[in-house]
Amino acid sequence: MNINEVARKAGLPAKTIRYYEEIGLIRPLRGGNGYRAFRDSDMHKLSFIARARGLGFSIEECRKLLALYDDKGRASADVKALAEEHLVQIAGKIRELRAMEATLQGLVRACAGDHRPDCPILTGLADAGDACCA
Amino acid sequence: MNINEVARKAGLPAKTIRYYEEIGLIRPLRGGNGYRAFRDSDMHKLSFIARARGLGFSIEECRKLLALYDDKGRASADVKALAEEHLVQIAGKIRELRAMEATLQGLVRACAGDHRPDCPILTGLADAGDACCA
DNA sequence: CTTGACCTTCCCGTGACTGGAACCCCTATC
DNA sequence: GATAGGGGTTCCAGTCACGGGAAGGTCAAG
Repeated sequence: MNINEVARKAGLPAKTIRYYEEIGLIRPLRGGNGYRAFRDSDMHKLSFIARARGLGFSIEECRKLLALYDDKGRASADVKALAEEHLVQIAGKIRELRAMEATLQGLVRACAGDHRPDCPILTGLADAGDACCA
Repeated sequence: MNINEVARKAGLPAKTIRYYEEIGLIRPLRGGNGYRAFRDSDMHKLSFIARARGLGFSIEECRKLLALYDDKGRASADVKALAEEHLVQIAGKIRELRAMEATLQGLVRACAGDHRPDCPILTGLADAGDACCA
């Protein structure tokens, strides 16, 4: 398979696939013309990576997951530990975003939103009011 | 005021303040020795930026907010529109993260997490199972 | 033989900084 | 006067995960 076919099937841009090869996530073969020749196993790895990225795993986490995927003697506990650590990260980001959202909603509610210049949003940002930062 | 004093008061690293000057967010004066000389107004702007960044506004959004802050004839509606647009972005990110979290929690729950190699997390990532991506 | 689609590498740009090197300035002490 | 230290300055490179685009090789069809 050539790169664009793989890209379509995996749902990734060709550029991204070249990048993944460059950083050693995948190692496709090469044809005599210099074109990358993707095997089914490369395809599967790319789909795997695409889904892991879709769940928010970083490239380095994907690398670890791929290593476990390839290691037939792995312990599922190791995979679960990685996933649970990532869940903690996700939960932390959600908490941060919800705090931002709450603060900003408070400011927006207080703002008339008309033609006048008085704006509680700006004064809230300027004065370090009690309604501030996460 | 010199840069480190301002940095301490605004709760920003000195490096960040130099960066903000470089991109034109602030324009502190210069003393005869080449040192930056921050006025109170620079201080206020930096605190303003720090809080806006803490609420997740991008640098370019901060630039717009600062312009409105400086414009005594602004309409609060303009500020409110910016804030509401940002709230939409935040809500979108929260939704994405919650979807990731839900999917990953489902996989983690299904995983025994013992010494055996069988792992629903890995097969879930590999097989594009029905329990997948946001 | 040419056209056009595909492939290749290479290099620069993104956002918002962070780290480090190399160097100037100011004060205090010996 | 020399020196030590704790400021400050600039510039360069790196981060993360790619994306854009140029310059050029390859392939199948007409």
